[in-house]
Formats: sequence, C-alpha cells, structure tokens
Amino acid sequence: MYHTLERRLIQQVRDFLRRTYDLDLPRIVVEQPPKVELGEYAMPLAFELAKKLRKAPRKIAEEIVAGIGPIAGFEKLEVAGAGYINARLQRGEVAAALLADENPKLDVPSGKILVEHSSINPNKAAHIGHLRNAILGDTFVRSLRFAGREVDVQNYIDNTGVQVADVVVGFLYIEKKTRAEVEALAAQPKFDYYCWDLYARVSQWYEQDKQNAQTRLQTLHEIEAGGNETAAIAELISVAVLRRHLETMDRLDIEYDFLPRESEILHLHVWDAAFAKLKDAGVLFYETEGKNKGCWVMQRAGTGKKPETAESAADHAGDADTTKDAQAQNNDDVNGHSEVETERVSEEDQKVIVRSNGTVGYVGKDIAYHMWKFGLLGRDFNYRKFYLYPNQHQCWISAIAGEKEHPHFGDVAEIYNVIDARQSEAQNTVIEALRGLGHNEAAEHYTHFSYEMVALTPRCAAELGYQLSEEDKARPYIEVSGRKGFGVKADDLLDRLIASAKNEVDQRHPQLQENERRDIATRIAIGALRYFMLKYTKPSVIAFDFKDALSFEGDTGPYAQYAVVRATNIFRKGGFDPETFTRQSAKHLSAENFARHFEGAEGTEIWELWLAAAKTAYVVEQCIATTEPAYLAKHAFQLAQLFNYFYHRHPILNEADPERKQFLLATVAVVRRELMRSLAVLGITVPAVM
RNA sequence: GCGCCCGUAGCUCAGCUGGAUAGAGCGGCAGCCUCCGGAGCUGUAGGUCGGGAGUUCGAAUCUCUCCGGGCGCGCCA
Repeated sequence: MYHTLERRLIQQVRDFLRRTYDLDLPRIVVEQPPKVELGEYAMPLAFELAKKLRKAPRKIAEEIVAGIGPIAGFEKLEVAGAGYINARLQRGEVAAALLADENPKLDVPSGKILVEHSSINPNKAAHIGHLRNAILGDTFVRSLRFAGREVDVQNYIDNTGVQVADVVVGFLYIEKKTRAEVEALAAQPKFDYYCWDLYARVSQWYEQDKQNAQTRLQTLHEIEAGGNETAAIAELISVAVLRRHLETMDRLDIEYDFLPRESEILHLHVWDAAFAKLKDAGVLFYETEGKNKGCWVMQRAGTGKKPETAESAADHAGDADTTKDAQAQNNDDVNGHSEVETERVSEEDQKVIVRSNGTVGYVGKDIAYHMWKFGLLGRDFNYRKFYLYPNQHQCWISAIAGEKEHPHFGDVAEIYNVIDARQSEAQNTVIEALRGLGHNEAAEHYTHFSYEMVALTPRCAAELGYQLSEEDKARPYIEVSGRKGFGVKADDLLDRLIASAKNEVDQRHPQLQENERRDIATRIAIGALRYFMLKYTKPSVIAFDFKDALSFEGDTGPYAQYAVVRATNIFRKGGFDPETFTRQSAKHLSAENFARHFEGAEGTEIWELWLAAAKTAYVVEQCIATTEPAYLAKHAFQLAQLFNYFYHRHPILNEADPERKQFLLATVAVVRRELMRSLAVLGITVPAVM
C-alpha cells in the first residue's frame, strides 16, 4: 500500500519535471517527514534542483506544488521549511483500501531463486552460530515467497571433508568402535551431542602425537575414495548427524528442499565437467614453478589489476540494460586473462584449485556446484527422498543411484548464499570463476548474503565453565570453536528458552492443560530466539549472552507476540471473529466514515498506526533489496509498540459511539493482521494466550 | 604487509541509497491495576555520533588521514 502510493507520487513528479523543465532526475528521493502532521512523504528534490534551475529551492518547490495537479490517493502537496515538498495522503481512502486488503499486484520478476543456507558440517551438533545462519536464510526465503517469488532452499552438506573425517578418527582410533557399534550409537537420540564431545577429544588427540595427523590424512583419503569400510562409517555418521540437524531446524520451522552433498560432486564427476570448462576458458592455469608447482591455480579475487575502471562502473550503475554491456566487457576480460597468463600471476595472488596430487580443493568443488546451480554444467545430480517433514513437505538429497521421479532443482535465475563474512574471499573467487567462464549474467545474479558471526561474551563463556586467560577476559567477545567443543548448542538453547517461557506460562495460566502450556511456551521461545537473531543487522557481531537471549521484555519477539494476543483478546471478549469482522466492516465502512476519525490530534495519532501497518509489504521489499531481514524485525517491533500505545489510550469495547467503536475495532483488526503477517515472514507464530 | 568489517547514551544496538530538533531496548530514578491492560504503559536523567581535515546549500551517513577493535589472506574446509 505504502509502496504503491510512493511509486505513484514519484511517477507524477518525474512527469512534471520532464514536462516543465525538460529534466530527468535519475533518482527522486522520498522520505518521511519528522512528524506525520507534516504529511506522509517528504521530497527534498528542490534543493537538488536549485543549482540546475538557478532558482531558490523554495521557489521551485512552490512551482512544483502549484503545477503538478491531483494525484490519486493524495490530498495535497505543500511546501515546508526551506524547500521541502510534503505530500499528504487521503487518510480515509488509504485506510479503506488497507482494511479491504487491496494489494495491487506488483510485477514479480520471473525465474526461480535458489537460497543456500545452514550448510553445517555433519559431524557434530548445531550451535548458535548455525542458528543465526539458518534463521537469516529462512527469513530471507520467507521474504522472497511473500513477495511472490519462487524459491528453492538448499543446504550444502560437506560429508567428505576433514571435519567428518575427524569424528570417524575418533570412533575408530580413540574409541576403537566397530561399524556395528557406531551404527547403534547413531540410532541414539542425541548422537550429534556425542559427536560434539568426541570431536573436541579428537582435536586434543592430534596434539598429543604428530603421528596422529597421518591417521587423519589416511582416513580422509579413504572417505574421499569411497567404497570401503571407513567411507561407509563416515556415511553413516554424516547422515545421522544431518538428520539431527534437520530435526533441530524443524523445531524452528526451518525446512529445506534439497541437500546436495560433496560426495556426489566427487562421485558423479561433476567436478570433471567443470574442470574441463575452466581450463578451456583459461580461468585455471598450470603452475610450473615455485611453491604451487604442479597445481592448477586461479587468480585470487580482488588481487592484481583492477578490472573495472571508474567509467565502466558508472555505466553499470546508470544503465538499466546492463547485460549487453556486461557481456561486451566480459570479452575484454577474457582477453585480459590470457595476457595475465603470460604475464604470470604472482604466487601470493594465486589460489590453488587443484592440488599437485590431483585432488580438488573446496573452492573448486564450489565452482562446479555453482555452475550446476545456474544450469551451466550440462550435468545433474541424482535424487533420492530423504526426510519427510511432519507437514508432509519432502526434502530431497543427492545420491549416486537416484529415483526416477524427482523435482527439478538447479538451473535457476538468481542465487543467494547465506555464508558468514569470513568466507567472502572464497565466495568472490567463485564469482570471478563464473565471470572468467563468460557467464557474466550469472555472476551478476550471485549474491553472497554475508553476515557476521555469533561469539560469546566473556561472562557467558565463564558461565559455561571455560577457563579464560586474562587477555580473553578483556576482549569484547570470544569466538565459538567447535574444535574445542566451545559453544552453545542450538538444542540446548532452545530447551532453555522453552523452560524459561514455560515457567512464566505455568504461573500465568495455571488453569490450562499441560500440553497447551507447553505449546504456548514453545511458540514464545521460538519467537524470542528468531527475533533475537534477526534484530541485529548482518555486519554486527552478536556477542551472545543468556541474559539477553532469554529476555522476553522490551525489544523482543514476545513483545510483538503479546501485542497480537492483546488484539485477539479484544475480539474474543467482544464476541467477534477478527477475520469475519474485517470482511464485513470493509463492506460497510467507506472512506468518508474513516476520514472523520482521522481528524484532529487524536485522529492523527491513530492514523500513525494505520500508516505503520500499511508498510509491511514495503518493508519486506526493502529487506529483499538490501538482503537485510533486520528491517522487518524492527518494523514488527515498532508496529507492536504503536499498537500498545493505542491500546492503552483507547478503551475499545466500552466505546459508546457504535460507529467509532467499529472504527477502533477496524484499527485493531488491521494492525493485528499486518503484525501477524510480519511475524510470519520472520518465522514467528503467535500463541492463543500469553 | 594486503583486503573486508566495525567504532553512535552507562550497556546492547537502530538511524533506509546525505536532508528538518540524533532514536529504541535494557539498566537507573519517579509513577500507572474501575476497564479489552502489567511479557504492558507514562514521565525523567543520559550523546564532543572515536579524533582531525575535506566535499556539499546540508554529513552520524560520502572522501582522505590518524587512533582503537574484529575477521580474512593454507596444496584446510
């Protein structure tokens, strides 16, 4: 609603400028005035135009306001301050449309989007760092779907790497377990916890004796080769831990569509296909001397000559039709590359893709995987059903021998990879490889959804019983380390949140059944956790502390949930169903009915609440454009805050004037609906009572 | 050494692609249950936006520089 009106306003202003001054502004900035009394939109464009038109800003603003004519949905434009143009909405009309839930269909870009998130090593329990990743990713997926986009969710499983090998080493060489014994353990409920502890012990074991590193290497090779006892045990472990990860994430309503595994990248020769193309395009070159002698290497992203001049960068930003430019530029790049090859890339700027022993490293496999994602490889995985969610949603996994019937994965238009900021260089290298292959459009639609890690406050670390050095105690935060077994496990945190919420619910609602109380507590716990992980913007390191995470008051998920519960209570005690009420009153209340109630200081106060409610879709769009879900968390909180203020000031069920009562109820209904929608995109549901 | 990120109230963080008196939560202090009302509400104190220079009609926001902190730079993943 808010977005549509803004676009209409911009269009009108743009037309006017073209008509009157023969001017075309690339961007017309629209913001909100400091107070609603001044209008709903503010445009400072007169300041910008002052120089071009050689007139005072105020004069220009007056000309625009006088000449622009009527705009649908708007009451009027007016000049404010030194030259702001403020626009006022027809409050009644906007409110009537919002109550009726009229959402003009925006043109949704076609093409499937692939979001990769979680990607947890399947060798130990998931921890709070993984939770941030999964919650960010899942919320982004929900945002895209809310905006009408088709999305596939993938969770990449590195089941043949050193991390899995380490746990295998633990079982075979420290605990000296047989395959059958490992199998029995893997069937136990908290197998991921068992592995968590074992993994930490293996790290210590490596330190004890240099010889042990040899065992590790050998184990890794056996797993990569496949078709042997060690590989079978690795498979058994990684699948069991993976299942646990899916269960943990399902507790938070996080689901996946497809789990591509590294073992299939290896065994289905996905890499071989990519390798041939990379060599042909000259992206990879063979090093004949120095420390990387005998390796296939690639120029590391962000090193060497600057490929883009300031001029071409400006072209990119300004031109809507970038594809052709990009394509042309890419050809230059290819030529540039072959020159570089002869010039030779310095050792420091080389990234080894294929080792001198012929094995391919992580980045190489990732390049192949991403070529597959964009449908550029000419090969596909085989697929097998893996996990059926309680809601009957089917999650698929890659396999050597697959099932005949399966959905089509890959071959998408855009991708988003939710991976923490530490991997930005590796991600950029993959993007550069795509560009080097001539797939510039793919590279343009490749987004590294980068975020910062979750660390622990020194106090939290001490609380968990870890010995801290004096140096550590002085740090703002301490990094989680799976290798040391140092961190907060996802299930533990969730259990603790549920227990804490349950304690409150038990006290507040002793009359309810145990299972009802448990359901309420679970929703509150998930609301608290998801909101906690989303309220910080991505570049901010979260210094985790139980005190903050377990808080249910103030800027938290439960605060927003509680606002919805209050809204629901009004309808319940008034004897209406909120949805039915909304439908009926949308028919009866006209724009004129509404307008009356938005007059005066008190009316403006209520209007502010409607305006905030109108912004949900707009904020979701903003989250997508900036890959920043935190804006939506902020929106939900602000909406809840405004509602609580309104709730406190207006006795609704006791309102004597029936028409006004209906208006107030409509206000509650709309805010409730928009708040629930916002929370749903955040992955938060609302309990019946709190 | 090179690259990326951060520095805003006592603490934790917002501040949308530069725009009108810099906001919120927590904590502190003082208050609010006749009602759909306490996981809530109101009020109050608290800020050289790390320092300096520059661009601009206008800078927390852009550029440079310095200070302080974090992360990355492997024939690991």
